Amino acid sequence: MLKIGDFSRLSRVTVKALRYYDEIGLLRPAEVDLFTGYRYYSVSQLPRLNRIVVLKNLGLSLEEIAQLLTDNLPSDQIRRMLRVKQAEIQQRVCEEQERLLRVEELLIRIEKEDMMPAYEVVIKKAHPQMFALVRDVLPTYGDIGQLYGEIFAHIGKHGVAPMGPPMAIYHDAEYRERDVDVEAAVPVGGSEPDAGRVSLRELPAVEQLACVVHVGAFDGIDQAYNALMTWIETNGFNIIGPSREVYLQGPGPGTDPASYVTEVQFPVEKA
Amino acid sequence: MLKIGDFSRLSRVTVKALRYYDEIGLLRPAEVDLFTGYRYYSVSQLPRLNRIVVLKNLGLSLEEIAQLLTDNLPSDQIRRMLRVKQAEIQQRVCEEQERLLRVEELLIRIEKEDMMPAYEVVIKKAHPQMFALVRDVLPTYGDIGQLYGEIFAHIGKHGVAPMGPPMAIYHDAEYRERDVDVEAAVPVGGSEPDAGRVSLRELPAVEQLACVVHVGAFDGIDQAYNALMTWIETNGFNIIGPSREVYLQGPGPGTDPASYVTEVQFPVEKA
DNA sequence: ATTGACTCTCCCGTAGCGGGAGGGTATATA
DNA sequence: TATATACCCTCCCGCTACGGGAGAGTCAAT
Repeated sequence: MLKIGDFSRLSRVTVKALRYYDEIGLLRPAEVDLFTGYRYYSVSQLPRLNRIVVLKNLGLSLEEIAQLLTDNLPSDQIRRMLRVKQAEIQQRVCEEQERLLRVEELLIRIEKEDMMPAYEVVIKKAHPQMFALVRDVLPTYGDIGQLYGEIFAHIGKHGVAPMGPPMAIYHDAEYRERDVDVEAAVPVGGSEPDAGRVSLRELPAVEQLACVVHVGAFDGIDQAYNALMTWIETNGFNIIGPSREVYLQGPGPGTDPASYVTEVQFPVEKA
Repeated sequence: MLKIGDFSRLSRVTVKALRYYDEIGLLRPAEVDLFTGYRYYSVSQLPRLNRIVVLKNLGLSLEEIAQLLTDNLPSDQIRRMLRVKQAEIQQRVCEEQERLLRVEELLIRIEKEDMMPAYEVVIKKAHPQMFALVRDVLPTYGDIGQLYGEIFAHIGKHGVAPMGPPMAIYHDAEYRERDVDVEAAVPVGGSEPDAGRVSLRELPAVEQLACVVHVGAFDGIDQAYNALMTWIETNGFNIIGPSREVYLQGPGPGTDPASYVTEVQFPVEKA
């Protein structure tokens, strides 16, 4: 019979761990002194402990190990558990490699800009949502305000409040300075009728929206577009729909253009 | 100003996480109502939160993220941190792939034997240790007991107790039935003189010892050798010294051969 | 005024121990 | 036989990054 320290030296497992294995029932000492509480182990418990150590190094949790070490566990069940574990590890390897690529990409961006990149790209999902919309071809970007004027007048007439920040959808495939095909959209509850140029439609869900948030006046927003499109390209995505801008903090009474907050979104899919 | 729920929906970060980030000082709300404790966030805090999310997905801890997001952190320090992280991830990828190989190997062994393997191989390190030794070529394995008799008689005469279980070193390069070149060894403190056939030597440290534990009589120990040598081969190690047997529970008064516990060891190195 | 949807703070739990406090024990030596 | 010291015991807290839930307070609309 060995005291816990001896067994620890013999097995290269810490005393703390041995006590913990005792506590969770994974490896009970061969004998415990009822009065002193001293744990006494037998050398014949070494094989079990070695198995525990080996399985732990394979990445199994102590609970899984306890299951695996159940007496007379049929070998096909053991195989099943190990194959599940194998898949898990494979999964983790893939994730870590993915991460590695992203870290490398970030490092390259930092090298180029010599600072933390100003824009972080986030992939989101858009749920289906009712919108009040007006689409038109406008001479300049600045004229979009009029469209929102129409929409707010319309839904205000019906005593309905918007359910979120206004959005714009840019239907031009390329960037243009003039004659912009744009659709102004305001999320609503869904009970108002169409009227005039204001239509009511549910925009479908979008599985993957690549988004960046731009803080500041609109004349700096091309940097956000640049960053977003560069990211989409270097990360192997394709743009599959018109871009959107969500005016989280837009023009209004007493708001300074420097405090505008706009989210730029592109529907994408993995190439 | 957004309430925490709104900010949560906007950012796709759970309320719990936002509160936690507040608690650890990673992302403080723009405003907190002193009386109600309500947190109010500004949309302009989105970029910071997005950065947090992105860096978290890269595998950084929240503490590391907090450091990275310190204002005006010089870009070379950022680069350094990221490179360290890169190395960590690389390390983890290697470990996981290693694990994957070992799981596969274990699965193969289970397929072959249709059960959990009886022997687990553990790599240990041996520290330098004084031994009392007798080496001889014996007609059969059974005769080794005499050598221990000599050793115990010698050290007993000097009133010294062994410091651990007895060991045998097998100097034959191959297995042989007769005329075995074996060295019996008993660990001692180091203050006894040589005498007759009993020599006193410090055995040097061994960096890597591949070990299996065999429970039962000695006539089943060849299975332990088989398992160990197979493992050494399939795991890309080479044997670089004579094998040892440590008699953790050996012959003695009132011990049944079925309860013998022997550890078989081979000094190895990675091929 | 009420309702319902939010929000707050606390507390517990997670996996696998490590560190340490406070107190009892085995064992060899003087 | 007394003591020194090396061990051993049982709590309890800490770690990460929150999730779950209790119990109580708040906001906004009807």
